[in-house]
Amino acid sequence: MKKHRLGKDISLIYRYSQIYFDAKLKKYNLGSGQYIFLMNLFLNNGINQEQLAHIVRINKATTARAVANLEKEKYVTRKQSKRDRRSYELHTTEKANSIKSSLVKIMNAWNEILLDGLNTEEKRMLLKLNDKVGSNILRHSNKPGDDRNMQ
Amino acid sequence: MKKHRLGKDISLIYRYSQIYFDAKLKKYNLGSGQYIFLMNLFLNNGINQEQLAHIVRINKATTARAVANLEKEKYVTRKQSKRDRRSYELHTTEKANSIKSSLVKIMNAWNEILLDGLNTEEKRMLLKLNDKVGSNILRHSNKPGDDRNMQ
DNA sequence: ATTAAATAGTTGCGTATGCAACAAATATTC
DNA sequence: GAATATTTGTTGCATACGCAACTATTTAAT
Repeated sequence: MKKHRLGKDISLIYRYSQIYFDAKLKKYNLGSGQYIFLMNLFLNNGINQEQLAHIVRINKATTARAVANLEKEKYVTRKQSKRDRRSYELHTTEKANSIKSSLVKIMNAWNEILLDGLNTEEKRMLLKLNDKVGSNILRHSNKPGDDRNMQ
Repeated sequence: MKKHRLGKDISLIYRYSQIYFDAKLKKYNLGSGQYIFLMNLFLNNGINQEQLAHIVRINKATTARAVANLEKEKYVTRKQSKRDRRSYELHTTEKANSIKSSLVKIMNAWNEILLDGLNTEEKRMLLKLNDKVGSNILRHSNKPGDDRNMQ
């Protein structure tokens, strides 16, 4: 078995996904670095940065910068939490909501490219196996319990 | 089907792979950004940068910088090609060769983490399906014919 | 109640990556 | 052979991402 192959495919898929989203989101003044955060906020409105970072499994610093960008572009508002003054509740704006369906279309188009030629069972296996790899990594990294069903 | 899931798993696997390799390669003054180039040079000694960039499907600018780093650390030599004076033949040094087996061990250890709990068929499917996704992307990007059997 | 430890978010710094522009060299066209 | 087009590698610029250090706030321990 060619051990490079998996890492190389993963790297390629990741990098080209970034390229694709950068190109498609440019018109909205968004980049690949903000997309995953915004998409998750649509599904989890009102959560704080810490929670958001946890959901997408991305570093807090990166999350803070992405959210700052989203706020700057007026896709997200941050409201200091009454329960904990360190924390901000994040909400998508009307502006964000107005482009949501376009963003979903962009994502779906990319997924169609990724999954072209795979039957239902193969798609299921692809997700399942990559998910297993992801879980393996998190377990190895001693990350908290898996709340990956949150979205 | 949760459309985010694939992108999120891919992103996670990629990022944590980078983190892992950065940590493990630090002692050799190498980073995750050089690893894939060096590993491929072990397998394809004497090729030029253009070819190397093509094999790993990474941008020429990035390739140039990675190779420059490898040269700086004396893992690689660059010899101007006699056939084409723009081009440089890349060779791994004795220094590189002396750490090759350690690098292979690092990579194998990571692969064991990634593939933990998967049986032979699942491993085969994981590779095959991710490879299919990679091919889909390249086809969509109008990249040249698939010489992915080169390594 | 006071002190110590942990947490939410921010910022500095560094690395990796892509695009675009460019120079030098080579290949193609006329 | 001259002009034009393409190729190989480099560099500037920008973005995304992680680690570490930090501040302010909250929680836990005493």
